[in-house]
Amino acid sequence: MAREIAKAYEPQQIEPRWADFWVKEELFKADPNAPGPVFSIVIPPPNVTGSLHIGHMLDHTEIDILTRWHRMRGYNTLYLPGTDHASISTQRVVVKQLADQGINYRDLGREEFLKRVWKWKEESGGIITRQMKQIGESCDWSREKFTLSPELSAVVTEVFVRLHEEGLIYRENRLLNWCPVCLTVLSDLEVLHEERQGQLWYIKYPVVETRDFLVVATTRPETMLGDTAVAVNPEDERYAHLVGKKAVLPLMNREIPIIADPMVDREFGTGAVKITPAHDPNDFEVGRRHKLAEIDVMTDDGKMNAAAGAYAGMDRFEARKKIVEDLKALGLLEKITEHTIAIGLCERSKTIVEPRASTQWFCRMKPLAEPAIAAVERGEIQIIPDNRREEYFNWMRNIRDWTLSRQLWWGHRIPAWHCGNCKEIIVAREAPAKCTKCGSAKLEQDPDVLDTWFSSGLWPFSTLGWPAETADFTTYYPTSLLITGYEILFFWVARMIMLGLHFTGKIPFRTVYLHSIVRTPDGEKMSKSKGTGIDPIDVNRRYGTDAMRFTLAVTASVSDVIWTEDRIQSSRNFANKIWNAARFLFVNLDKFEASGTQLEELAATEIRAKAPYAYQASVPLVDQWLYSRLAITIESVNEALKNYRFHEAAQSVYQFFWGDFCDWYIEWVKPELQSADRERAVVAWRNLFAAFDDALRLLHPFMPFLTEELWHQLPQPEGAKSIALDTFPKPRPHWGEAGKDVGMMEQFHSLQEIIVSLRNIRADMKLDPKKRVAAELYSWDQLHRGKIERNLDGIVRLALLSELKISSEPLEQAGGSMRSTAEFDVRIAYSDVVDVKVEKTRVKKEIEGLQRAIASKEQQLGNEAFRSRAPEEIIKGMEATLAEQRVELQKLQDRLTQLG
RNA sequence: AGGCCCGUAGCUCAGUUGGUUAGAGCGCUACCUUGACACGGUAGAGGUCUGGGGUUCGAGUCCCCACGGGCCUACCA
Repeated sequence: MAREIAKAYEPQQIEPRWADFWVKEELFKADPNAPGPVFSIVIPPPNVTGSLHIGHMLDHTEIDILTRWHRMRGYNTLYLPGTDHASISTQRVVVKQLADQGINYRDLGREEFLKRVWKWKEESGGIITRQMKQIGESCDWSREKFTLSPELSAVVTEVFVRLHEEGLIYRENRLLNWCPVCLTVLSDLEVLHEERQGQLWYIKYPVVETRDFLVVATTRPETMLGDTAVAVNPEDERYAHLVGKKAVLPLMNREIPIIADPMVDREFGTGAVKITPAHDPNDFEVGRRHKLAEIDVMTDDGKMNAAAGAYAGMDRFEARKKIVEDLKALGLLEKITEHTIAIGLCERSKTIVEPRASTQWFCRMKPLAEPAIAAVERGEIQIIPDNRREEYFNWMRNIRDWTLSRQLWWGHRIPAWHCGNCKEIIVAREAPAKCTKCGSAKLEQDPDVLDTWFSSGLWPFSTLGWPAETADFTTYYPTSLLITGYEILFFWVARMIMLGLHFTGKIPFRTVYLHSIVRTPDGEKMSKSKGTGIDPIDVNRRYGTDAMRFTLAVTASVSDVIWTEDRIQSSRNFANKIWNAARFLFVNLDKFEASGTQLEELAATEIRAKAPYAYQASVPLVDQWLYSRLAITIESVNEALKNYRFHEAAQSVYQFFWGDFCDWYIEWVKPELQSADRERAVVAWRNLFAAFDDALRLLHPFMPFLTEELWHQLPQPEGAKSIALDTFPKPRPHWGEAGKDVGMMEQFHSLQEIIVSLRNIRADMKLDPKKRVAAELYSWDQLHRGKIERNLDGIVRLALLSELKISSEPLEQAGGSMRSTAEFDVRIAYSDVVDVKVEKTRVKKEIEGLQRAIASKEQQLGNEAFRSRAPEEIIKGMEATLAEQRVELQKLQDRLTQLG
């Protein structure tokens, strides 16, 4: 048997590259002909999470855990790889880089620009790119697979054309959010809202042919250059006489009408509003109602344009300053007040968005949303956790039309052609040869591309060969589960549901599991652009991939978590602990075999299946206990994974492995393994190996590399390929009779209590930790005494005693130090008597605690209402505990009196 | 402005339908270079579960209010 493992001591080093965990071919390949259900899991396109290292990793971590678990239970899992299409942030970076070199990207031409984008992606060291590089030749996910392939592009076009034919896609001129850095319009979802402290400027507009002024309040003085009216509320008597007259727009000296419109709030500011249709959504509406001119005073990149007169060429915020100064100089600035304003920020560039009028493509959402709402209402699609359902409904019921077009070059171009002659717009699957209306050949494709999320939204079916009824499509659609972060519920999940239902008539997936996200120590979302993310590759290098994954699993509960290195250190320690436990097994097995008996039969599967083994007709108590704990752990891990409670699953494996297996079981069976009684030793080995093997399997989804490595080092049956392809421990009827396990657990637990009590005394007495001492134990229960007798060796060893005298008579109170439970008293007599004061304090404190517990129980049990209404098992349990606690209390009080 | 979530030990977080003295990791204290493991062991200290009401036999858990924090949605100059 290979014992290499005993030499090395670096669990991190056996772990392969981080990227490996999601390209394990064997794991992720699904076979449609395989027996058992197929779980397919849709992976978010990398563009979705590429900027969120941790969110991205949580997706993959959880998917991988479930995949391994499913696989080990005999189910198949299909893993749909992501595709990187057109992200706005990438383009923004390249646009800016070019601008820094004095190049306007539009001068480069589309093709050249896209080359630069790819070049940057390759060089930038983005996580996806780095993974691709690391995977290299070991994976066929070449770059082409990460771009929108011709097949996928065809689907996107098909969907767009169909929606257009159904009248769900239209083109309109509207006021929309424009990002002056990304140089494109943004959908509502791509705009972040933030409250900031701003100011309200009160500006005096002279009324023509009078000496009056009309004072308007504004938060954005620079837009006044585009004013085309001043509006007041029609019912506002203060201004009624001015309606119909004209005002002079200061700085521009343009005469603009004073109009009445109900939009104006009489209470706000002065009750008079400047109307800038080209730069404000409300004003835009007013402008349309009153047929006002729309004067755009800015350029694409947020500077003032020729329409801004003297301010042309200035940055919008510089212009604001200058305008305020100029107004002040003219005496037209009445006052300035503080005012909190809600501003919109571009999600990617974080610049303040500019509302601007432009003609864009839109998709009508109401008709798409209704069936999608119904599907979730009916429970056909389950959203986990529950509260996210409400958010989904909330958003879907108030859904607004989706702005589809983007003024970018990287992405899927809109399949629409503009006739240069008659201005007709033709939406078609292929470029038309001539205009369908006038026959002109002067056709040009729409320069815009589609929102990234449009093609992402088609993911569940576009990747499976739709619209053809392919085998993939019929097998894997709908898919069973989608895992992703909650932050893209609207961006992506909701749209997949809507588009999936609309085009296939079926839901795209049955369950959506939304996980939390990991934040920085300041509580910020980790972000590549802000540089606040952690580098997973670096962290993995330092602590190991398994430690990282275990940490994420333990962390992945409902609420967001702040990243601290504590946790990953603790996971690393755990990995190390297991490594050392394995080392213990191998080193000792070598010793054992060196002394004669060979244990090759440990490799046989049935040896493990039959565990635990009996010695002299009965399974040793410690094994009964350990295997009961194992059974319980198996059950809870399976249950937790079934319910996506990753942290609970990870937590119970941790507890079992460290707290039960290492701390107690290994310690307890140590001498048995080297017992002169060969039968006893063989039984111990079999039980130990079988339990360790099961524990490794339980842990495998959370620490795949370490467990895989150790599993191969364990004696395995001929032809065993991988722990990941072997079986996962199934919940089983606990090996004893029903209900019996609890008794066993309690029995062993009381032995543990004896040991802990004795150690306790030793620590309090400050005994030399290496010195063996004699102790006495009293128990009134003969069965209990018998059990202790049978397990005397273990107790004596673990409590470091020279002997333990078991008595059926109560112990004398004199001398030494004593601990008690209801079941037993235990005492170490020692010449250096305990510090009486310290001992009294301890006993008093314990008495107080007990008294509190007893009082609360007595009160409850004495309450007739409680007795009649509480379930019987609660009452019975409480009574039993109360009886025990009373005995304990009595003992403690005696002890206190004894101490004087 | 509306909606959702959170407030539990010094720190980061668990706590499944309400049920017997509220848990973990890290940190802290004391002791231990014990042949699996100092990335370890043993034993400890540390919480009136943000505050106030209410429902209940019983509340960290359910309801209401307040305070504090976060997130999402929203065209008020």
